[in-house]
Amino acid sequence: MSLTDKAIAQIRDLIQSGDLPPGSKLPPEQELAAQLGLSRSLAREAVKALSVARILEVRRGDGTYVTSLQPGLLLESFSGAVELLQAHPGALLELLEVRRLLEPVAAALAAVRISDDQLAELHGHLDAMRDSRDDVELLNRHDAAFHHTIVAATGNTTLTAVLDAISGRTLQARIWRGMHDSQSAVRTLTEHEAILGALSQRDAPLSQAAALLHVSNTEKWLREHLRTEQPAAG
Amino acid sequence: MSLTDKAIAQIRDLIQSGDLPPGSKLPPEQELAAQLGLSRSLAREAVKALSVARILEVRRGDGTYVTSLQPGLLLESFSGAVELLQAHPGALLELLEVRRLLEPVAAALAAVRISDDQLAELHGHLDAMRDSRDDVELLNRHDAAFHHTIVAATGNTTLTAVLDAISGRTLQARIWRGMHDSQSAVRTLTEHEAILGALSQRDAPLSQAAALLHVSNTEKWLREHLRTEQPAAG
DNA sequence: CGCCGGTATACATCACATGTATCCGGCTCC
DNA sequence: GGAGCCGGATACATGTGATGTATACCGGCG
Repeated sequence: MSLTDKAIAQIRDLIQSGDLPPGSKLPPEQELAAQLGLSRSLAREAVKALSVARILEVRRGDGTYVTSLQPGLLLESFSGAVELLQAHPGALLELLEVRRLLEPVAAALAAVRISDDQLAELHGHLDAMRDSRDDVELLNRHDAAFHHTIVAATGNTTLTAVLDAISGRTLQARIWRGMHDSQSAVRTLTEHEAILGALSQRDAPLSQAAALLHVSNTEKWLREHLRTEQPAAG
Repeated sequence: MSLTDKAIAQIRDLIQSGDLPPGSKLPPEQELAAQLGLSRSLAREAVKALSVARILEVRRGDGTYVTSLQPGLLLESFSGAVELLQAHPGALLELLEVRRLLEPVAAALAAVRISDDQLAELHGHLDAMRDSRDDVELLNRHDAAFHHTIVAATGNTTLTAVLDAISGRTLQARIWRGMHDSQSAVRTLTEHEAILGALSQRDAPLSQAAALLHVSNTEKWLREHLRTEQPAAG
């Protein structure tokens, strides 16, 4: 174990123990290095590693601070890991399976917690998707926003961050590009309408079923598509 | 955006594009720094950040390599993030809610995929828990192994890594310590028996229900316990 | 087959130069 | 006389270069 790794562990422990609460300022590089008992370069490496993980935030010319440590922030690194996971063959289908398990139950929970404002927001995204059948990029964005809003309606920021990450912007973009030509896009729209209808009635089981149907169809589409365009699945 | 951040992004892109496949060796520090167009110190910071995220692996005196990029490896950093999340008030209950949503459906999936060997392994852990009612540490370990084996029976390594992370070693240890005195430990055992019984029959809905009951009870216990020992919840 | 040294590599430190944000005093304008 | 603006001083992170140390791999020698 290198000195830098020890330094990282020390700083992490200070945060976890409460000695460095969220938002607090770390000593200057020189002092920090002295306290950790190593050179400035190594202290810099430790700080860099922690700031990439969104645990520390460096403000040039000012100082280094502990971030808010909120789930959405810390799980950004998780999102980055998922992006790289897609390079690993098979991980893509695993990822989609996790989503197939999690998103329906999240929708069910959202059904009993969603507010009228959030329902209106979902309506807005759905309308926008109908209007923008020609613009794949815009379509993709509203689709992602639609699903994000549903999960966010659970009020669970950790759950939201996890699902956002495994939904994967890159992956979704690929799917939408592939589906654009076919009639799948139309079916997807009706699936969204079914989900929104169930949520509007605050019907948890129905919401869960509609979400499961949607994700399963997406998964099925991708599974078939991966077989045909094998070479592009890098 | 600092030069180091750019360097990190560049290396990540090289990996994601397939130019640096898993297991491949990076050029020596000097060459790497030259290729990225910066000093060796900054290249070292970039490599350090990526190796902390388990994307690169440094072998001293040998060289720097891309890891296998397997889900279990990359999601170790996710696990680390979860540990720090527990410092954030409220995140603990959010985390448990995610587990309450995910673990039952994972159990249902495991019910249709679990092998006889894995069922035998579960029996082993359950027996071990019965025998070690006095040793909290051992009890905790077999409990964790029990849940891990169930999720692993789904064959989905990504799902396994995610659930392992949110189950949280630290958190579970706290719960077991708190429950040891009370009669809750006995009830927990019977809940485990119910889950294993359902899995043995390959009954997916029953397994899901049993798992939900177990996690919900754990969540309920923690929720009540957090209220009583407010000061210690740091 | 085993030891032994050379070479390549990462590890760690130090000194120095640069860019940038914050703070504070003095000045100007109202 | 007071409020607002400007500029220098200061503190800090950013980035570079040189240097020595520790470790792993490999080939030659006994």
